[in-house]
This record gives sequence, structure tokens and C-alpha cells, in this order.
Amino acid sequence: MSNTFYITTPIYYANTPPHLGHLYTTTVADAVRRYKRQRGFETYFLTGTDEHGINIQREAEKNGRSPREQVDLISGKIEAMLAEFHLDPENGGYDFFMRTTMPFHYQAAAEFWKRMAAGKTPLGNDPIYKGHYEGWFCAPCAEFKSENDYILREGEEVPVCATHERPLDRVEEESYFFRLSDYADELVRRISEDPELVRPDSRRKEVLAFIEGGLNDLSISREKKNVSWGIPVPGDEDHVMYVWVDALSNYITAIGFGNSERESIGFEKYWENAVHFVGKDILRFHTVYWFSFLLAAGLNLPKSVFAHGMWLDPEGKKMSSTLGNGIDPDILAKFFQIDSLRYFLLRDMVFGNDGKFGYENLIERSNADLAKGIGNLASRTISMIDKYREGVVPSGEIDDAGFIQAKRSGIAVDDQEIAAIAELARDEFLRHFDEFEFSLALEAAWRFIARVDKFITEAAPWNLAKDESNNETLNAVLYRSMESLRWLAVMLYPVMPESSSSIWRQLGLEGTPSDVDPASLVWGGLTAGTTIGAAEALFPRMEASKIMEEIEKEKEKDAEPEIDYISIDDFLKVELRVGLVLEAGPMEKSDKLLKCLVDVGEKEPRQILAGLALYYKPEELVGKKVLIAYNLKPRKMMGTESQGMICAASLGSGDKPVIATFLEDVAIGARLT
RNA sequence: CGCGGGGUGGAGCAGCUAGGUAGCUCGUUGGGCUCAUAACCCAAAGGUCGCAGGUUCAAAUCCUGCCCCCGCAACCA
Repeated sequence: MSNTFYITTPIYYANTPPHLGHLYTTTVADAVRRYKRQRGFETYFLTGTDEHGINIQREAEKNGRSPREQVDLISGKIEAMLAEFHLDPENGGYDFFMRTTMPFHYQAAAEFWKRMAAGKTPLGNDPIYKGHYEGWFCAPCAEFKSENDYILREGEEVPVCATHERPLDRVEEESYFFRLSDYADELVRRISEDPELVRPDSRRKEVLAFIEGGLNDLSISREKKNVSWGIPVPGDEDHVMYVWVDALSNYITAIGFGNSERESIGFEKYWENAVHFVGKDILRFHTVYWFSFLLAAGLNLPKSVFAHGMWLDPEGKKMSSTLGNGIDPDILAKFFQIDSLRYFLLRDMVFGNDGKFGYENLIERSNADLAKGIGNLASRTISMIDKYREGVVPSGEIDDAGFIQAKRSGIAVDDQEIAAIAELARDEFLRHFDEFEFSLALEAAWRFIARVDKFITEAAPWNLAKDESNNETLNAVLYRSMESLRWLAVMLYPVMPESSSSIWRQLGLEGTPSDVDPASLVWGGLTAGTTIGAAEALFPRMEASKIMEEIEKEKEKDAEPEIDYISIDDFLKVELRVGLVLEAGPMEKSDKLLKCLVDVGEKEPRQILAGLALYYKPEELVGKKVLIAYNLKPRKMMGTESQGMICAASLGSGDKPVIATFLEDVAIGARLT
């Protein structure tokens, strides 16, 4: 096994603008890569964008762009964001920004397909076979519809498209299938035998349970006439690859599999030590599918797939733009130091679990641990060297007389003791970091910081400085503080590269902490007699209330509602009528829906489902005259058709909707204009 | 019986895989100190570890049942 380390983030789907998730995964991967490089590994760090598929094709059409223009735009934005947070190559970040639209990838993905097709499944079958995919197809949409996307009216056999309201066609499309079902046993064996393969353990169990529940063969191509934006299936120009086949293969094509352009990176040497970081939502693709594809192609599995959790808002709710509770990378970039953010991301989330992210949490963390913790320790140490020793690092040596003197004053300047503390912290840090337990690693480092703070307070250098006879003791105390800082700078470098380098400079050291392997740190490595560098403020304290105020302002600016004006004709398309609620009752198996019968002036009352169950009791609605969207196309929910909508007002999805009604009595069926 | 995550001092969390004095950060109270970014140090108050059973010499941790909260459709790792 070679001394290499290959780490990847998912390639991000080039359909959505950059967000915290992209930033998080890439930051964690970046920290791990820096760490591994420090430890002497030859590393490669890959990120990028996934740029094919029907969703991108459609998004492009919607915006009047070509797919190429669409992916260039979004991919560019993601790349720009990563650069803004210094995760780009220029700042020592990722090595390569993969784009699945790169020509070499077309060639290499085709090669991967061919390799899969040429193999045999564990049961001796062809991994890829041609078959037929059958489903309900909407021609105007140009896509197959699942149960959620169509309406099957009672008594009818052919469903209609929910968007176009026209009957769907039963279409059989030719498709290539991957014989996933043949791989179940092999996957279970591999994943059970190797606890490193899927992590953390809870996810590993989840994946195993999923596989043991049975696997269906997977449709891995689409007819080109329906989806054109993709990589052609080799030898069959009428089909393009399913986007996940194309996307997953990037992990190997980017380092030289199946193409000459990237060959020099070294597929062989890196692939044997590959670690994929993924969000838990795409774990299945990266284990079940990807592993099977690799087995089919006769390639090794990656060393590990690690699924991390998701960032939730401070209340533990999912972030979403409609709720406005998301974290905006632009705001992070504008108001926070990169290292504060990196520290927060790694310290506050237990890697693998979900975490909560609010700007306040970030400010608090930054003040407590960075400004008051490491920042203050550096500041007080540097300033004492400046004040008491004219900026020259004193010797830490202490002779017997000095030692006795110190002992008498109750000051622990025993090298063995402090070195042991430092080594313990370092070893714990390394052990946790190797296991990707970043929060625990950082806690260990911070215990060390607290220990050094305590040491300084107990030794009270400001008192020692008052008496010449304590010269050596003072030197020893100062030296130990500085040496501790040097160790911290090395340990913390992967997490806070810029701040660590700043500490390094302030200590007057040559080079950068990135070149020092923390495992090889030896106590006493700091040379006496060197002059320290200029003091730099590491982490200024942040005033939470002030910053939050500014962030709110910034958010408002962004959220400036763009009014999408419509013409009077558009308005007249919407027919609102007065309806009387005749009956209302709960819906089976639904917490949110109420089933109502509403008289809107037609022969028969309409059945309308309203998402009000959480806010209104059925009897509160009966007998009320309400506003009905009369010509809204019927829609099936929970298997029941809803023939219109009861209008209600609310501020957003979390807010209680209030039903619109009338001041005075009004005739049933009256139209609103 | 749809799937999954969670319920630990005022707040936020760790600990649970390999049972053995309940830990961290913030906050609160009192004290000390002044080199430092109103910082740092010490001390104190505060918990029936969701509920009920079980296994055990011993359970936050393992087993069973129950209760409660949150995600699972959307731009989203």
C-alpha cells in the first residue's frame, strides 16, 4: 500500500446555486487533506460539478439558455464560492475542479461503461443488458411520470398529467439495465467484512438493511430523443447514460481512469486509498450503486465512504429558502473570518450527525473559543515576550538553583510535566482526527489551551518580572508558553490554516506549520534567541447584537421581494368563488389534510382537501362561507382528489393559515373580480 | 405497525458501539488576578440522563413496551 491519500467531495449538481452544504463538505475535505499532507501523505483532493441530466436540460430551457451555458454559469458560481472561502488551488485547497462535461470525461465514462459491460456479475451474468422501461409518459413534459406526478380519476384507467391535464401514454422505452440484483450478496459480504467501507457505523447498518431488503435492477440509460444532455452510451448513439453512472465515475476518471489526459495524476496509486465524503442523503448511490458498478468493471472499491449529517437551523428545522432560515454563503463571507467558520463547522457538528447552524451560534463559538481561547493565549504570550524580553525568545533551560527557586514559588516549570501534557493533547488530537472525529480532536486541543492558560496564571510572570532573582523562572515560563503555541499552531493548521500561519509568524518561525508533521513534534523545538514577529490580532471579538443587526439588514436587502407583475388577463384566469363549507372531516392517514364538501353553486358540492388540519377543527369550518379557487385543476392527494382550493392567508410555511371569509353575507357561487 | 433521527442540570450538546464516580460550552453567583482581545484562574448553585418494566453485583449505556418532538414533496451535502 502506497503512502497516498485521495479524498473527494461529491460533485455538486450544477442546477442549484452554491449553498452551505457545498461549503461544508468541501471544507471538511480540505481540512482532512491538509492534515494528511502534514502527516506526509501524497494527497489528491477532488471536487467539482455534476452537469448532465434532464433536470439541467429543463432548467436551461426554462431560462432560455443552452445546457452548456446553464452549467457554465452554475459551475462557475460554485467554483467562485469555493475560492471565496480559500478552498481553491491557489490557497492550497482542492487539486482539481472536476466537471462532467469535460471532454476527457466523456471518453473515460464511456470506457467505464464498456468495462462494466465486458464483465460478469458474481452470479455469472452480463452486468448490463438491454430491456424495456415501461411507464406513463407525458409527451409535452417529455418524461415518465411517477404516481405523484399524475392524476388517476376514479373509474378511469389512463391517468392524466398533473401539469398538462392530458392523458398519459403507456410507453415502453428501450433502456439499458444494470443487473444490480446480482450484486446484493457480494455487497453485503464486503460491507459486513470491512467496517471502514461505510461509515459511520449507523449508516453502515442502514445500508446493509437496505441491501438485504432486496435490490432491483437499475435502468442506467435514457433514450436520446427524450434526454439529450448526457454522455452517449458507447456503441449506441440513441441512448445516453443515466446521470448517476456518469457522475459517480468522475471519481476515477478525474485521476486518469480510461483517458490519457488525466493519466499523469495516477489512478493506480490514488484509487487504492480513496475516501469519499458524502451527505447522508446520497449515501445509497455511493455505496450500493457505485460499489456495484466498480465490481462490475473489475475495479477496487474505495477505502471508505463516510456519510456526514446535515446542517439544520437553530431550531433543528431543515434549511429552506422558502422559510428563509438558510445560511447564505455570501453573508458568511462578508461577516466572518474564514478560519472562524472552518473551526465552527468542524467543532460544532459531530461528524456524521446532524448539526445546528445559526449565525449567533457561530459568533458565540468564535468569541468563546477563538477570541477568548487561542487568540487571547497568543496575545498574552507574545505581548509578554515583547514586554519582558524585548521580543527575543528566551531559553527554556533552567538550572538546579533556578529550579529550586521556581519550586519554592510553587511554579511548575518541570519540562517533563508540561511536555507530557502537550504530548497527550497532541496524541489525542491525532487519534481523533484520524477517525474523522473532528469535534473531539478540537476539544482535546482546547483542553491543552486551558491548561496553558492555567499554567501562566499560576506562574504569574508579571510577579516574577518584578524580581531579578526570578529571571530564569520567568524565562522558563515564557518559553513554555511559546512552545505550547508552536505545538498548537501545528496541530490546528488543518482546521485554521491562516490563523496557524499567523501564530507561526508571530513566534518568529521560519516556514509554515503546514510543513511540520504534528506526530514528529518534539518538546523544546523552539530555538532560543530568535526574535518574534509583529503581533497580529487573530480573532477580534465580535459583538453579537451588532453583527446580527447588520446581517438582518443584509438579508432584507437580498429578500427584497421581487414583484412578479401579472396582467389583468392573467388575473382573470383565476376564478375565485364563494363557497359554503357543508361538511368537513379528517383525512385518513393524513395529519395535515381536512376533507371538505363545499357548495360553490354547482349541482353537486365539491370535494376539496385543505391543509388546515393542524390549525382548524373540522367543526370550525362547517357553515362558513369561504373563498374557493374555482378553476384550479383537480389534484390527487393521499389518493383522494381535491377539486379546488380554500384560500387562506399566512406568512410562510410555519405560520398558521387564516381562512379568508367575508364581512357580510354573500351568495354562494358569487365570483370575485 | 411506512422509514429515519432525537428526548441528558436554564440554553446548546458529548457520553451509549466494548455497562462501573454524569462531562463539555454558554449562562448564573461569589472570589482571585492584571501579561492579554472587559481576558485569564478558582469556587459554588443547578440533572429522578422522556416514562415503565427487565437483565446485572452494577444501566444514561444492554433488552422489552409506551409517551413526546423533528425530518422523509419541494433549490438543498
